[in-house]
Amino acid sequence: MVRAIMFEDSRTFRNTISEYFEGSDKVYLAAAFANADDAVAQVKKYQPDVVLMDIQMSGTTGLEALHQIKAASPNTKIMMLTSFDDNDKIFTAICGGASGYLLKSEDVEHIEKAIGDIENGGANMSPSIARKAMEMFKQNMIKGEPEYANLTPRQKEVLTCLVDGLSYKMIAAKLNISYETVSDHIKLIYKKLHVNSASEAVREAIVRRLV
Amino acid sequence: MVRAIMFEDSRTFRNTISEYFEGSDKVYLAAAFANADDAVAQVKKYQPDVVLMDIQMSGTTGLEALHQIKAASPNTKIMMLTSFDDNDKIFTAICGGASGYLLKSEDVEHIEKAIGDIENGGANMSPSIARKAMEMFKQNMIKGEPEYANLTPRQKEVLTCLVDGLSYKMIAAKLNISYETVSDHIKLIYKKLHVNSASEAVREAIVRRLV
DNA sequence: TTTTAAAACCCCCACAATTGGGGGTTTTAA
DNA sequence: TTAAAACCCCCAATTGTGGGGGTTTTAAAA
Repeated sequence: MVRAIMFEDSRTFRNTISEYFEGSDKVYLAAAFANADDAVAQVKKYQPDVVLMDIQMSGTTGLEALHQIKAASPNTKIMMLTSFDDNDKIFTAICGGASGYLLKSEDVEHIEKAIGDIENGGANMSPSIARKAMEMFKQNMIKGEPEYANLTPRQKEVLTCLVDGLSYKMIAAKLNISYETVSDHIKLIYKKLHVNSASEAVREAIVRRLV
Repeated sequence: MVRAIMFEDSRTFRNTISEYFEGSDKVYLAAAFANADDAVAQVKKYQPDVVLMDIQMSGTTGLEALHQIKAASPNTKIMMLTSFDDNDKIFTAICGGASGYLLKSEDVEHIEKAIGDIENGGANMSPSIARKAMEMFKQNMIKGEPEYANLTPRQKEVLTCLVDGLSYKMIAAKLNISYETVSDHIKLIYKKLHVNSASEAVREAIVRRLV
């Protein structure tokens, strides 16, 4: 019998799961909460084998709670639940030590089985999530060419400096050019990236992997 | 009805699968081979939706065949089968484009379901294999730990706005607070993130996954 | 209960930095 | 010849940064 608690802000989903596990001889759902604000305290109190954690919640998000719980009691297994298969969150959850990652649209029977698998040292992912994870895995292993959105070499240099948080003055000093030239480069960078502030340029540089 | 062919050198396993799929209305097993030496030719001949591929075979190995088939017909889905959950081979298979990775010890029903999931765009891994994959994923991905820099909810909101390239004025308007309050929040954010410009805050927010 | 701390809010000031215009030259490559 | 990159300079207006000074609410600690 696996002992579980759940953090999930949808009452409907919470009820569905609770009712199903009432009649389960595999999983005992000790408690269910609508938010994860006291997640660590609840884990201490109920000492579950497995925590079911919704990713998207008001207040403390599931990912934050994941980290808090893992920090406080590293051996507690955590199964993430989500409505969508969002790349970034899967990545973060896996790296944060989640033991599984299920879509809420899964059959309740499957969720029950997945909880059992976690206790047996396995990890369970919904197929569509496993697919995403594999794609990311591949992508990150094979470092793709960082397309330099037709920025000139000098513009790339300057953009890199911006990402490093340097001011115009510091960039000028570093590249041995005048402040005005730095300003010129940045004007052109903004035009090419369709932005009009350093913050946005930095964001584009990072998410489009220009640096 | 999913059309499949199988490469598997264990006669026992081949028979088990063949017989089960005889009575299946989901999977039609068009052919089964004891080795993968002519894998590409067989795939061309039978035009399967899914290939079941044993990893360890005499002659051409499953991993070699995987690469050959993927090169010749990239859209053919391939489900790897193995007796053990070997780290290196899982890694190689995933990077080689396998769509799933199952232990032979799985129930035949589960294998049947997994084949269906592949066709629906999902990927299926046995739990213990998924666990291994996740561990590797973590090990290889750890560049910057997503430290959650104890930002308050409001600070997170403001930081998100910064990442979106909004000015203090625009943030104030969006959150219905005064310019000065925005300024205050940002001052505190800078302190917590140990930065002193919006650009750096945006970079930290993205690379540390605070937003 | 009182104290303390932290979050969230508001205001002012001064200096520095950025943004977005304008005007140029030189070099290099198509 | 033309275009683009890289360089230089000036100016005005806006925006950001880093201090200062506060209040209120809430929740935890003494």
